[in-house]
Amino acid sequence: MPRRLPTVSDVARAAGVSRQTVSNVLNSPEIVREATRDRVTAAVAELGYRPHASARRLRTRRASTIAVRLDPFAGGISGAVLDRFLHALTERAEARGLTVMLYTATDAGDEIRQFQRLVDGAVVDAFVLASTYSGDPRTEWLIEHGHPFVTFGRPWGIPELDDPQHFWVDVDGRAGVAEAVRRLRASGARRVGFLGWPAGSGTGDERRAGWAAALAEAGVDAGERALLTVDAEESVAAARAAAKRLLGQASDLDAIVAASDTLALGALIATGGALRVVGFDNTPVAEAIGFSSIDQRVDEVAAAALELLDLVGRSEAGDPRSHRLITPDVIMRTPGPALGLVG
Amino acid sequence: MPRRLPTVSDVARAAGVSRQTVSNVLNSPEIVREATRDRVTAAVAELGYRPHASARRLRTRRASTIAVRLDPFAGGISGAVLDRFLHALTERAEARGLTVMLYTATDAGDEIRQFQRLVDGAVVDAFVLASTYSGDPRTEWLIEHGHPFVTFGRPWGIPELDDPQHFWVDVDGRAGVAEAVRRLRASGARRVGFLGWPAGSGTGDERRAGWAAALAEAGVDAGERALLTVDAEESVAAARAAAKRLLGQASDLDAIVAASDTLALGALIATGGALRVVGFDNTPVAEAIGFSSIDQRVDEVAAAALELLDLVGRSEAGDPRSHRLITPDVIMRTPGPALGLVG
DNA sequence: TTGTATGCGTTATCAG
DNA sequence: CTGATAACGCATACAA
Repeated sequence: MPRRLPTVSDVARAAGVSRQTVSNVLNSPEIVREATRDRVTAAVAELGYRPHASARRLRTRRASTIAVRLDPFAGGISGAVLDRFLHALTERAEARGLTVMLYTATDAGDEIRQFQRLVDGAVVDAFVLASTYSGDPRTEWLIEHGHPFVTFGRPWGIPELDDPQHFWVDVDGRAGVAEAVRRLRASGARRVGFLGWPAGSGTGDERRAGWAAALAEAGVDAGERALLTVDAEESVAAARAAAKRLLGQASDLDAIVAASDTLALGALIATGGALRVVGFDNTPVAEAIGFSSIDQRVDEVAAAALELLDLVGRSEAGDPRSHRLITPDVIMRTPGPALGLVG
Repeated sequence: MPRRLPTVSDVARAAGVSRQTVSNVLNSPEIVREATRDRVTAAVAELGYRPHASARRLRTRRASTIAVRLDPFAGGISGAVLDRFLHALTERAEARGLTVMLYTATDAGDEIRQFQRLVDGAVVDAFVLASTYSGDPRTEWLIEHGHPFVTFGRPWGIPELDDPQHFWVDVDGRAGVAEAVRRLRASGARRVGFLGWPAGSGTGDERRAGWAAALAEAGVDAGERALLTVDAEESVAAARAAAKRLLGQASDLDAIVAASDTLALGALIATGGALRVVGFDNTPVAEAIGFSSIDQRVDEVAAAALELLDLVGRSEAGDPRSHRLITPDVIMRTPGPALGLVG
């Protein structure tokens, strides 16, 4: 039976104070005398009082809700990343008294219509976008209309990157891959190849750059590096074929770092498990099969996103606080000899 | 600049009617004369008016929001199912003017505390639970307190299964697996094994029962069947080992149906791709590697869940409408010969 | 420090 | 069919 819920008035009556005092105890406890405060908190506990979210929102004009778009396909093997991010975000949002709600959209135009609906209905007061691209109409619209947002992922266009209005948090793929290469070398792998996406995706280019930097550090020159890397689209089959090519042009390979777990799986199959392979995203597949991978640390990303949301609007031009780069974790695994794959 | 949002009063003024008439046009258009209605809708369009969600909620005492718990680990290979379900649910909820919000919980007790918080704060008016078990304290609490909910997954205890207060929708794993076996046999596979979870999980037992039924149909007796099935915990390594055992005790196997894609992957590795393997859940991994799998049709599940939510409270004892069984889809794939795996 | 009065935007009630 | 009035629960400016 949904009994009538207690309100501030009920609490006030029970504690023998005014409504206002109750409100104060709840919102600015420091300004009320301790004895009174205790009486009120006791009454709150006894009655099981909870602030009515809608009433508060109506009054404060804040929804305390952030919206996240759920992708049509959480697809591909790496879809799980967004999932984990969402979980982390929800958890940390709760801790801050925020609610996470979901929406879907078929394309950017549709998504902007959703923004409209959600802000006009005062359902939401901030957005978290899971990815952006140069000239993204969504971020332009949000900035133009003054609605707070954070993106998980850098805006890869030149001008937006330092736009103090564009708050973003991203994972430093370059640093992660470089670290993975170093770890491989430290554990004896002399020649480390890279299986990446075709040039042009900011994320993919960064990851390859990390590999190149680590090799350069170790004295491998550009000419040699060129033989140690190949491209593949994001599919196991394409990765497998590409890895075969790589083995052909660099026969004495010890390990391969890949731009994703999907590519890594392809490489693993192509090499029959003879080489050490490191993927990216640390998906359940990497864990299940037991190959190494680079973890995005979505928990840190979520925390940073919420912190940035706090700063939105308060940022000055060039303020470095408007973005944040998280260093990922390299998870090394040694696949059990039990598991052999050959292609 | 977040301009001041137009309110019903603004619309009323623009249309030259009273606030109430505007409200009527919005909520019960049929009771207002056409000419007036048109004037009002025109004003609404022109001002870009949207009802203020919180105000409406405060007044109507309905949040039009359903809460879904996000699992700590979306984990394992099959975590993607919940993800797809969530997307489908969000999409269909939007179409019904509902919002989906997320919460997290560490255990059942914690989750009940979350229920409390969400309903007391009037943040939510219904819950979708992604799974239940016999004597689940969460469903008991929700029923006892009269809060609407639907579970994705049957309550496997005897008494709850037909409880008209317990609304559930589930996927008919038995039918799906039986169909997969039939399809395999139709395409020439004579002996079809089953790699399942240890007995005791309702879901797993159903899937095995489907396999057994299809074999029985085809004249394979119980004694023979006993040699054609083995158990494994939900891990690739365990599945691989179990599949090896299965190959040992039934050497002339043509195909294996598994209770999950994780198990299927293990079987695929163990058999070196020589046998046809069918998994369950049609996860990205199955798609990436190219083996057959049974799809839960989460879209139908989501639709059914929302329909059931409409009925909650209106159901009589024994009302069959309080639950719904969705028949899954068997997705047959023929792995390219390019992909070989051996264990 | 505490109490009083008022309004956030909406819908329900009821009189015209 | 339309319009005035009140109330949902909370928070704030202001007065005591």
